[in-house]
Amino acid sequence: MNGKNRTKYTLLGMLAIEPMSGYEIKKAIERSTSYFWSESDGQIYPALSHCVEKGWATCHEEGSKTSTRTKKIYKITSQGKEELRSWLIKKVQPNLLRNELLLKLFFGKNVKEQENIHHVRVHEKEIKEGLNMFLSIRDNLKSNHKNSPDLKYWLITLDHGITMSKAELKWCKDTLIVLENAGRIS
Amino acid sequence: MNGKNRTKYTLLGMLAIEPMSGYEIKKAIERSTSYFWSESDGQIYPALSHCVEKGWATCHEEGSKTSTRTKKIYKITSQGKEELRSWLIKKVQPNLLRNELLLKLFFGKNVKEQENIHHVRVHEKEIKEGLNMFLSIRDNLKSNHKNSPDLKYWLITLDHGITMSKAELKWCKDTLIVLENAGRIS
DNA sequence: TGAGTCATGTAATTCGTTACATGATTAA
DNA sequence: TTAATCATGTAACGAATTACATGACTCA
Repeated sequence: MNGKNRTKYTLLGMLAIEPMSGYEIKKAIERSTSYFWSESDGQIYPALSHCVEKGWATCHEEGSKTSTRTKKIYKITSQGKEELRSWLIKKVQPNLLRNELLLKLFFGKNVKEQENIHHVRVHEKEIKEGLNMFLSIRDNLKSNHKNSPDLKYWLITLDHGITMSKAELKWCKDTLIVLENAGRIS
Repeated sequence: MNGKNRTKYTLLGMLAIEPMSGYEIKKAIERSTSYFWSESDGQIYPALSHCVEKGWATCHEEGSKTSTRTKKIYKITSQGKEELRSWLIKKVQPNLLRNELLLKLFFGKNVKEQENIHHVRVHEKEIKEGLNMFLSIRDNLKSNHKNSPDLKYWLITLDHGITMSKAELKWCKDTLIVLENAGRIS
């Protein structure tokens, strides 16, 4: 509770878009923020209960039309919105960066150059795929959420992914040149 | 022990540069990899003991010239090098990305635009400072480790930081334009 | 009929951070 | 003499992942 556990804010932020069930939040996170933020499965349901206890959200059970199967729809309250807002304006906490690719390359002298090159190539491929995905999501967003007050902010975060992916590809290209030419020059 | 805890590999990698004490490794991590990888204080000493138990490193106590104060110098063994190598050639595990700035901006419609702009400006300033630091480290490295077999790899990871920082600055600039012009256009 | 997904939750374990604890050395 | 840094370690807590557990619904 010391400003670290941000699961609840993620949930409140999602519920500020529209009322949702835990499962729907999970899916929404996967679709939208997973590029820069994810929550693990085991955290969402307990955190939702916690939000209800605190009065930040209400929950009403919705019986599916056809069966006994229920679905709990959570809705943010005004206190919940206030709680979310108070977090949003707080100083941004630095992210813990852990980039395993860079760590392995940092120790690159211990293996054959081919291994390092391989890692970079795989990475390059993954980033390219990611970039294509971002670009198609971008088109999608612009047509499907034309009038949403969220659109502007979603595009900003998406553009972050696009800008960073392009830079990452540039770095891959430069790095491959360095690694592949090793031994030839000098 | 399921491929996740990478502290030991970080330590072995550092010891593959040269024999060091726990404290020196800590300092070395701060100086060199902290941009993309850090280890928390409480992990280093137990992990070092673990490496000795496994036969990946040896440890000899070095009494300081003047006093009773001891310093434990760890040295990587050939088994340790093998262990390191076997990890280095393994598939790179995807990083968990957690970018709190983007998460807050994603939920940006819930606060006054001024708050979002502020977060981006602070971020921009931090990145600028980081970039300057990278550039000066780069000069430093090139002159102080001219003949080190590690130099090439260290420059690669440093250039990652430089490329990404520049891209980050570009995104900040673009984002500020979007946020600052809101309401004026359309 | 079997795979995939919808749907909610708990438990165990591992991981990571922070704080604590101690004490010597060095430089201002 | 006091603050900073060198130096090694432990304990407690908090966070995160993974696996477990259950079961209905849907479509091929």
